[in-house]
Amino acid sequence: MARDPKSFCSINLALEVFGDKWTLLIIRDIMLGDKRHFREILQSEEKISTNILTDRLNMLESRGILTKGNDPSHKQKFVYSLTQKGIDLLPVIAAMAQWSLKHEPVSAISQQHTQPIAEGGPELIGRLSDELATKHL
Amino acid sequence: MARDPKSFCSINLALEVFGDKWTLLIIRDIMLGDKRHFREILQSEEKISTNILTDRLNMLESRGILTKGNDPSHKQKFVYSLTQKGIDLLPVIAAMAQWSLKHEPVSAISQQHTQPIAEGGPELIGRLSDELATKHL
DNA sequence: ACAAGCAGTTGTAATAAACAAGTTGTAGAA
DNA sequence: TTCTACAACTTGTTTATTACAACTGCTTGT
Repeated sequence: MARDPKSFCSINLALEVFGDKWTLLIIRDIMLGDKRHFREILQSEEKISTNILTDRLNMLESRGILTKGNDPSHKQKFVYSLTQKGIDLLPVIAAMAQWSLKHEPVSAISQQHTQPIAEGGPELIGRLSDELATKHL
Repeated sequence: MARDPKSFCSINLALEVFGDKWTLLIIRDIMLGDKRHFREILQSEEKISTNILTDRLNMLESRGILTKGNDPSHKQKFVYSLTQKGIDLLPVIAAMAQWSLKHEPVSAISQQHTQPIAEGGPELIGRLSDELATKHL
């Protein structure tokens, strides 16, 4: 699954993990939308398909960005949790949100969701990270 | 070239612009490597191919992230410059570098290049943005 | 018993990328 | 002035990746 990288540049290594159209949307759903199950992520407005979601969840698990645990309420259900490596993607998400809010036609709903994170500064990011850590780790 | 987005979520809109394996490497080269010509970007260690570079440069120009100007020293040479929209990607690059430096096997050379940007904090980003503005705008 | 919900699989089509070669024009040296 | 290297592409072919839709097999709650 993880082939050898084109280079060991920090930017390239990051892109080899989440440099595609779907991976960070999944992280966003888990991180900001508090979605923890396959079906919940599937229902997001971008309409990711099941095989891509399966593929990316497995990839993210194999790279140590999230973990997959059993849901006691349903034997065929899994709970996806972020690792610290996954939680540490919050600043990346925040920076991307900030850029889009300035330069792209972000919807009012998304603006409400992401503006605080984008403009909250390092302290807010720190607080949210701590919250995520108690929830997920 | 730019199809209608899957959603108007800020994260998704960003991904539709630079959510691929190559685009941000080009931005990195222009921004941090001070590469301004086609051939210079082509020579980076990731060995992007000419058709992809052409495609991405045109896409980035059409989206207002960079501009293409004539090089007075050579009539068939173009100089690629960042716009403000392009310069504003610096925090995204910095966040990605910070994540990789913490979690991925970044080479010593890349570490030297990106650690200052990743850990310099908002003031350094501000200063670098100003530098880029005088160089490119 | 059965419909609804669960994660995941399979097959096929569409898209993107890699690779090799060619194009058109420029610049500088012999 | 012709030769060579270089500039940014462009084209065509092959390969790899991704997307979409339909379908599995298992598990719940009614």
